[in-house]
Amino acid sequence: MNIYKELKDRGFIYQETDVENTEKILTEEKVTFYVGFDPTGSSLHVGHLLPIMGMRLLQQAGHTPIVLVGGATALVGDPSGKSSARPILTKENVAENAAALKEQLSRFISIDNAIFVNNIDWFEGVKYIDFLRDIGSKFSVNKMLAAESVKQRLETGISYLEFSYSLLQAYDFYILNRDHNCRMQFGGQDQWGNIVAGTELVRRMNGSQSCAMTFPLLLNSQGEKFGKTAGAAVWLDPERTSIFDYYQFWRNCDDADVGKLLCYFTNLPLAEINDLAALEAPAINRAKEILAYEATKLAHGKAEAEKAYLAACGKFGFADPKGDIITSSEVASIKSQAIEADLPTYEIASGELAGDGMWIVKLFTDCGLCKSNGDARRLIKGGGAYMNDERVSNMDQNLVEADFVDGSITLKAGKKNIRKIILR
RNA sequence: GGUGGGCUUCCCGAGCGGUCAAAGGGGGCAGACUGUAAAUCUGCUGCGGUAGCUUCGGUGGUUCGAAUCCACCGCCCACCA
Repeated sequence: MNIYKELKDRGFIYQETDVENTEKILTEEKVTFYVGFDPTGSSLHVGHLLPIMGMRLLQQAGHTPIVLVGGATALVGDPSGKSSARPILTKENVAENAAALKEQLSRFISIDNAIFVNNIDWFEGVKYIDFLRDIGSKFSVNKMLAAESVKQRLETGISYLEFSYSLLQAYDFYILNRDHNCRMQFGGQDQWGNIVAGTELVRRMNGSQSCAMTFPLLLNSQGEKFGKTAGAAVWLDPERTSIFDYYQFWRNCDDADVGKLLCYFTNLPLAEINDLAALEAPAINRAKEILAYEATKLAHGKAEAEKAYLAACGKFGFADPKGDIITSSEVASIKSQAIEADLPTYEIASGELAGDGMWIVKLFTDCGLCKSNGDARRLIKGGGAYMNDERVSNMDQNLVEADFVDGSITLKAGKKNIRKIILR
């Protein structure tokens, strides 16, 4: 397999620093490469997934990934992106987040064949004057000002702190090149300026050639940033985004995006993806099922993916019950038999029903289906609230124990947001 | 440091001292239609078991009454130094 071609055909390559040699290096040698992650949260979300899938492909092709956790750079904040300042993280925070990151990454890449580093380890000992002399002297402000990410911020303003960010990221690459013979860097397309600064610094400091590539910024066909639903991120942590909802996120993608998403987020061969993406009318839904199943399997494992698939199909129907559509996905071997399982649940104690019972509006809020009582009330008024698949019309109603047939109730906000309320 | 401009609800942005929980747009949510899609149309979009309550960078003040006026502070932008 030609890994370079694979990456290219699947759409992973946005820009590359060394168009002539990258393919040669990737196909003829085994290299060590790195991708940086900001440890700003305790969980990754699907917005992080594209570089992870890229790493995965590279690792499977025999290259060695370095996962760099930006414990130091997170304290500075990359200017490319948001204008608001990032919250300052404590060292403990970063350590926790880094551990969580590693855990989640382990589902996508083999951590035994990967190197984990935290740039706080080398930045901590750096002396400012030394840094200025050794590293700062290698940078031309003229050039930095010309960088696209800086240019944009020049209009609205950029602090020196943020302006320096590319030096820090470049320094990372230099260290990794020196200590781990890391020769490639990958990152999001917004990282281009920082990444180029890195390859240049490596050349000047270590006298060695390095190269880099950026991944495209994922937008859905609407031109919106990918990875959010209901304005909130879709997390890999099942505590934050239930596996069912994770599955549903993929399942509900836009028709126009299925092919692209299959390329990025599944291992299915390209030829098959092209066929799936070309499916017409309702059959395209099978492609979405396959996407959702495969993506969920990667993030949460086969058993959970199967459960989510069957639970979702149980609710909404199977797109291809007879199995007419050919796929190499394991989903094909799952019997089209709906199971009532793995809906996101919420438990309440029977004590909460004491007295007058529990106000239905409050229950909608408590279980997370609505943001506030007002939100829940509006939902009911608008006819979007369901209890056991019947529209809730009376927002004053109180639920008592007798309402819990078999100890549970199913609430829905709209057709798709389900929560099973279990009485205990 | 000086001068000028700005800081409004998730975002952009309008806001005469009362009729402002605050126009309009975007986004989001829900309903109808569908294919658990898109497009379209409709409703909703601060909190509150609806009496009220808390918002317009912050703090004080003027006033019966302030997002709107004044003072100070903070932050951002532009030009000058």
